[in-house]
Amino acid sequence: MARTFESCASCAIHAQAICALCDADEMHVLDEMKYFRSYPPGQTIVFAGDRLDFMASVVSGLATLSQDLHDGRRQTVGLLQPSDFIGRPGRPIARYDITAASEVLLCCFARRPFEKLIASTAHIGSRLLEMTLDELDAARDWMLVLGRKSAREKIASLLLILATRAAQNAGPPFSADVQIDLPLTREAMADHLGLTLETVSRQFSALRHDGVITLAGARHVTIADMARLRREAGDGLHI
Amino acid sequence: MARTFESCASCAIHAQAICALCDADEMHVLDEMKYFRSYPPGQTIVFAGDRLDFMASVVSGLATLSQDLHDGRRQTVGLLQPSDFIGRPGRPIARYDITAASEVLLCCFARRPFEKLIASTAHIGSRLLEMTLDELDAARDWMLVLGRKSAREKIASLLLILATRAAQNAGPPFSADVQIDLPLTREAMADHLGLTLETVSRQFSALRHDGVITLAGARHVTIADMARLRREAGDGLHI
DNA sequence: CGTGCCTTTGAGCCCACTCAATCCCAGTGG
DNA sequence: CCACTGGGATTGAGTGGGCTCAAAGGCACG
Repeated sequence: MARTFESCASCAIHAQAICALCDADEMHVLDEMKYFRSYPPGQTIVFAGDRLDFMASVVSGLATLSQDLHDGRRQTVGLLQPSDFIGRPGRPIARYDITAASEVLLCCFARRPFEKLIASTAHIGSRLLEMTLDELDAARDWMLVLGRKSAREKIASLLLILATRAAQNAGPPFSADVQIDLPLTREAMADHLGLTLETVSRQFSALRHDGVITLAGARHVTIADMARLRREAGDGLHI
Repeated sequence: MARTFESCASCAIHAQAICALCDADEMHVLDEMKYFRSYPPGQTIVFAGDRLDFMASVVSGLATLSQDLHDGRRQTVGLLQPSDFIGRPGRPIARYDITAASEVLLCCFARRPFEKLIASTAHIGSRLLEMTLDELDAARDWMLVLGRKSAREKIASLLLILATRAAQNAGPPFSADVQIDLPLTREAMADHLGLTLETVSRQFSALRHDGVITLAGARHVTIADMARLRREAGDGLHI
């Protein structure tokens, strides 16, 4: 990836990332201390309970945050998308597994110096608080999905979130139909939705049969009518 | 409540609250600006979408944070217990309903001046970040309960959390059996667990029948064997 | 042309839901 | 003192959505 040598000046995620509020001087400091890492799909970035000696922003790709019961049941508790932040000041031990779902590129900072920076740079500390509050809202919104929605509504909710991000990245044209390349296997989606992979597969088939989505292969989804998808998802998603 | 005139010096929640890191001068400022409010059980403190012109710490009682679908399905996304904080800097509009489950006493601060204080007082800002990170972990832990646990495990998980807090408040003696006075109706528990009230009631009966708990009336629970309860809850609760 | 992973589809079962009746208990008023 | 009321809790009977177990299909890779 040529991006490894990219400088902060041309960074695609800057506007939403931890450094969004930083001024030129602060950006310069970050530019100097950052380094990149990439992970292939399926690779674990950290295991829950392990030490995490860096903090990072997701630059590209998708990673999952997940938790396991001893008998193997697994729940994904968050999706890490570009600009999302990994790591917490004062807490070097990871609470959840972090796994690359697709090829993931991280913009990393060594823990110690970055913790000092958080303490000394108000722009970083307050952006971190802001991002954490957003994550908390997202987690709480997802609790409604997990606790109260049917399998069909769950699938539609996930598609709606992914489609919304895809449409934003595709730019304002907001063209007719939205296309998504699913970065998740049926099993990974099931783990995020609190379902089994068979149920996920069946609901995809049902949504296709009912004309809500079109499938090209298992992973490429086209949504002709976003309003319809929104209705299928039920309300409660603050997007 | 005589507590209305209490000063910060004798506050029971100080050590865990938003003001935990403050020095004497900072405490003096807070002492001057705080005021108390109380709410009877069942009363709504804020409705989602409404303006919330104060921020507050829960001093005593239990409040719920919840979200509704248009058809009436409801999910409680958080329990507010003593020392928990209400309100977010820069976000005067409430995202969730906040409802008093039992008699609730709040220690309030007017929004504007408190926002300034957060920005200017590092001790408050960093404590808020710390508390928000804890809430995020709690929310994510609860996602595992909602998405992957059986009804019986869900009930045991809730009891475990309430019992742990009760045991802490009861002090170190850590005596034989732990007693809880449930501040929630069967329906409120169902809304927190993603179940129906009938299922909650049935699982209480089953746990009593199997000797895991003893019931005195519907709301008073005794737990003889915490280890047993912990096993019933399954793992995944970082308590 | 295997091999392995992911996905789809089928058949049957079970846990939690729905609908409904009853119980309990505190409060209120005759 | 009792009757009545109403909210909460319990229990029963029956249903169904999502799970389990199982088989087969698609597709990329060596």
